Amino acid sequence: MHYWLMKSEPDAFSIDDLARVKTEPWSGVRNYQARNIMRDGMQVGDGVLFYHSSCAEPGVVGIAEVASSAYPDPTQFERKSPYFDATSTREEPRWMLVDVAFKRKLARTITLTELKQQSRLEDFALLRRGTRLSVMPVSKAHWNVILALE
DNA sequence: GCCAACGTTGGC
DNA sequence: GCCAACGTTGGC
Repeated sequence: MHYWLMKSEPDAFSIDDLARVKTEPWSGVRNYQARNIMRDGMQVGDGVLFYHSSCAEPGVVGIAEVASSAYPDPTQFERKSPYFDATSTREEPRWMLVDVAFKRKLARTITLTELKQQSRLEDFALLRRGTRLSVMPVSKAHWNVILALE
């Protein structure tokens, strides 16, 4: 069992959206490191911190879980999609995704500001300068520290 | 293989 | 909207 954090802009797809649809294919990731994490790291049942970014109150807003192993992101083949990638083929798909399933919404948002105040989260990737990955690993210790704030 | 230019992310 | 940081692209 491993733990992860996945960012989403709430204007595009929020924790409430995930609660409504229950399971969502995490399409649109076009960063090799993030792809590798989904493809090689994630396993069904892993825990996911759902994080709202680029919004009024950035922070962890809910818990989800990995609901599939990695498979090709269909949007890379859709000509009209903003995620279309003409250099990818069905024989050798470049971009992968996993399904993410809703578990629960937190009682309140654990804000980025709060996370920064935790000395025990000093080496958490989210808080390190220049880390812009939309998908990143979370250690069990960090997972526990973060959720204890709720 | 270098590196400048450009695009994207994401907090503020 | 600004800007720092980083990734990608493409000319050479």
